[in-house]
Amino acid sequence: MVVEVDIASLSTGDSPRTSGVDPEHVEALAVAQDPLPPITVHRSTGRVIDGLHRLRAAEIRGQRKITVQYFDGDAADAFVLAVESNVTHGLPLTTADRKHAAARIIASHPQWSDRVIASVSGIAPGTVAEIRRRAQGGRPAEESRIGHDGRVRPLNGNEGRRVASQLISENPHLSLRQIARVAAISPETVRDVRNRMRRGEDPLPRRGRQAGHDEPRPPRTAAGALRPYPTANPPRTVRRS
DNA sequence: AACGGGGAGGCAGGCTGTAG
DNA sequence: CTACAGCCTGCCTCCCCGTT
Repeated sequence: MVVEVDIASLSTGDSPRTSGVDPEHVEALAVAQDPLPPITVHRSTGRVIDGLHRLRAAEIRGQRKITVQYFDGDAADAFVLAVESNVTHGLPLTTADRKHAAARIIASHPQWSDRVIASVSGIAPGTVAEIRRRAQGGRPAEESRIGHDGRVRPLNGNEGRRVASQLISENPHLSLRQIARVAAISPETVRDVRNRMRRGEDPLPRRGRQAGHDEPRPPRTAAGALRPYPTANPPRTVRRS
């Protein structure tokens, strides 16, 4: 719902745009004849989330009121909305602003996946991962992340795999789902554990076994494909359609 | 330096077949 | 019809390479 409010009642702090407003952009908006689209304001604080340039343009035009769309939510979510709005339209944020914003979102929403934060802040997922690594400074990460689909995915399922492999050894006739429930992992993960055991492999994946202290990956061929490992460890069939 | 693209491997939850 | 089983789908992180 759009309402008209007094410009004097609004505050403008905590913008993701660290360099402030662009005077040329404000001027361009001010001289345009079109009515300014509504700005977005955090209801509980009166802080402008999206529309600083429009607000300044309205002031130059001599307006005392401006049309506003209110946002209900906490300050952290308001900042996320501010970043998202400034990335998707209007005057784009600088790369530095985007990275700064991503760091703040990592701090306020640590459970969000790199891709979710990347899509909000307008930088690459790899850059988000790098910012997260630096921010954590060696501290252990949270145990799981929430993705675009809203699903929670663990970062390290080793403990569940260990439990599953033990159960499979002791009770080979248990179903995947029975084991999955006890080990608190998905049936698909249990199946992978079982398949690895049937092939005589370690039930823990290579990445998980090393827990971040990776042995070097095999070098890629000129075509970009991974060379197979010298020992029998065939790549898992990736189902894609 | 930053990013896009692509491959590999891993995961949760939905889907579908089947037995009782 | 219901419960259970395994398979499928789509998303994840990590990594590397080429491009901008």
